[in-house]
Amino acid sequence: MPELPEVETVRRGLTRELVGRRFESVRVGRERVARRTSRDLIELGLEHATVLSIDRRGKYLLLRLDNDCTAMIHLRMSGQVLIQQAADAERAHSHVVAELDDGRRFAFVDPRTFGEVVVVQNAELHSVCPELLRLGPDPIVDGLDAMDLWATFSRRRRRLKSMLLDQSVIAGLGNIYADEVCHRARLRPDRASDSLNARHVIRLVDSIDEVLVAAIERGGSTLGDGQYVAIDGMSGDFQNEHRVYGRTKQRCDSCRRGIIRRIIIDQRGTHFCPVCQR
DNA sequence: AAACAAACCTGTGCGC
DNA sequence: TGCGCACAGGTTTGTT
Repeated sequence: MPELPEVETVRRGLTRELVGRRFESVRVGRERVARRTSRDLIELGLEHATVLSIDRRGKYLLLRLDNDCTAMIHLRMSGQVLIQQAADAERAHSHVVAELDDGRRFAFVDPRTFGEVVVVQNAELHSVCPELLRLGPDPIVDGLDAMDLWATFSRRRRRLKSMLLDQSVIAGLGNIYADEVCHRARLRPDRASDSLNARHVIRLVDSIDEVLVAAIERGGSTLGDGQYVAIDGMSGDFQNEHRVYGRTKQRCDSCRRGIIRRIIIDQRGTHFCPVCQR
């Protein structure tokens, strides 16, 4: 579910509400969310730790703690991080719950339990989470270099969308934003990556920046199932700006001629306008 | 090397 | 109203 704009919205919310706060009485419910390490390591690592700052790389959240540990959180498809009032009812599927020193509650909620929480000593972060080392540049944190990206696209021959979804090429794009980016850049998602010229890739990088910045400004996309919400339970707004995602068979609002098509790329539903994307 | 398939789970929406 | 199936924002692993 959550892609870069949603995770960034969560990061900003947590930075506002959690930095300087201390975790108390941490409880890990379902062990599956602690599968990378253990229930004990999460509880021991978080308990009495104060949050110093919160970073994000792609879809990974990194909570820096004052006990030389980092908490890595990945929401995968259905994860949520919520800051609740003590009096609020505990949500179903709350797998990591902590009381905070101001009386509020931190909750990691995840019905499908694809998401996970890892708490490790800083020195062990990359051995326990080696995928962090394989992440490509984050468009917001690092910025993208169009010529580097062009080189990557030219070295190989994969479909454009497949490249955009590859977290080692660009960190943070997912199914919604990959489609929206291709549409803005007027490029078909099933185009061979090595068929793009430098101008195309510059257009693509501009589109990535525009879409992500706009989506972050709007607090991300909350789809009909309402699964993604910010830490205060608020929905995002960017779903109202989607030009292709979830608009199969509707007329393209950009060219007003094409009918949005849905195809499958890398087992993911892929939406594009056959008229304005080439 | 790239494409494809399945796996990990639960919830929801749709057609019948 | 109820049932069964398809599908969902992600990532990893294994097979063609």
